[in-house]
Amino acid sequence: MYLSSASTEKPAPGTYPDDLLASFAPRLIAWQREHGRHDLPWQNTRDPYRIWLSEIMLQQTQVSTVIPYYARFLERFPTVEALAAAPIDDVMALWAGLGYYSRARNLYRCAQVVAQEHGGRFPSTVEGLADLPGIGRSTAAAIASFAFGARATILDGNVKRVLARVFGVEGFPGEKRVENAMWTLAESLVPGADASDADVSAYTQGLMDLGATLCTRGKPDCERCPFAGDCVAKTTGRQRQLPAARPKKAVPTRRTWMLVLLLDGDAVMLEKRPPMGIWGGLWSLPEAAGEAALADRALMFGASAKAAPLASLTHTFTHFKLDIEPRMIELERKGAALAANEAETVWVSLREIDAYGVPAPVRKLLDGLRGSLI
DNA sequence: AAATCGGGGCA
DNA sequence: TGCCCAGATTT
Repeated sequence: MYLSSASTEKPAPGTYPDDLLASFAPRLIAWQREHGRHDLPWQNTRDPYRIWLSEIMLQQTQVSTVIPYYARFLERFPTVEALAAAPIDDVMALWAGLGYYSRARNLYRCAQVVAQEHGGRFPSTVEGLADLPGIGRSTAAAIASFAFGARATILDGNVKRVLARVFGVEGFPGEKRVENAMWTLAESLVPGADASDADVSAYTQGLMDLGATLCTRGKPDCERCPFAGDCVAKTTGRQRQLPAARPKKAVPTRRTWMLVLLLDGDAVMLEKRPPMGIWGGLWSLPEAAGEAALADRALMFGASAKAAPLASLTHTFTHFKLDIEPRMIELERKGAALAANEAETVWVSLREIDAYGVPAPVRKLLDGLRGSLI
């Protein structure tokens, strides 16, 4: 069974044991049928719309969280045409709570492209699917294999972990060279032309289930794993070393100046941030790239007093550290302060900050300020 | 606090 | 074509 491969490219001969390469798919399929998941709401269908919807939701969220959202979406939008015809506000409302809203917008755009440019039918090839908004190579392969029986491989974070461990793939999978090698390996493992559509589905689902239920990041359950006897990580005790961690990189530090306009010792001015970029759409303190620029902004708000420094704080993002230099000006009387300003601003009592979406470090700063005023 | 994640967008 | 990002959760 499955001795032939769907891919044209293969790992260099001798890189991995031939018997493991050849037996991987049938063993995974057998394991999936016996121990994998079979009753998830998006299984047991070949409707590409349902499969697509589940895959997009699962890109970013755990199964248990997705289930109720998935049910509500299907009830409100039973078909891709229904989704495409809905006002985007309805879509965003149903998505609310799942986070990653740019992906909800891509979901909607994708539905419109499918409805308007593909006659309401999803493309059946990986390439066609991957051209759609929000669908990359891995998600395209998931949809193509589940809905159309395509012999295409997924390669998400779970699969990278499984391959790195079982085959002993060295190097950080986020690195292009390593990722390419994994794609080649993954494609060479896909069941061949003699596999049925059901085999293909079980294989793809098996990759997902193995990574999600046994070959987890923290404490893999190697005793139950069908590949324990061959797994490089297991046989060498390197489960924690594979896959290799992202190389440590010194994160750059950026610095920003924030203006605390304190009115009558109670309210501060917040400014709505632009929808894109850091803290998009949240309410934050007026900001500037330097001391002088901040003073200019204060003048525009009608505050001419000298700004007093507050304790600086740093906030760590994935890609950089942000050093925040707060400067405070205390004002009395409302009215005049808002005059010359066109940005979207609001005065908020320090006691009511929690009612606004405020970035965590700014909230911390304002909480500290409130504490010091009592 | 640190690590993680698939796709989009830009150099 | 490849690198880095935003935004959110998990460990």
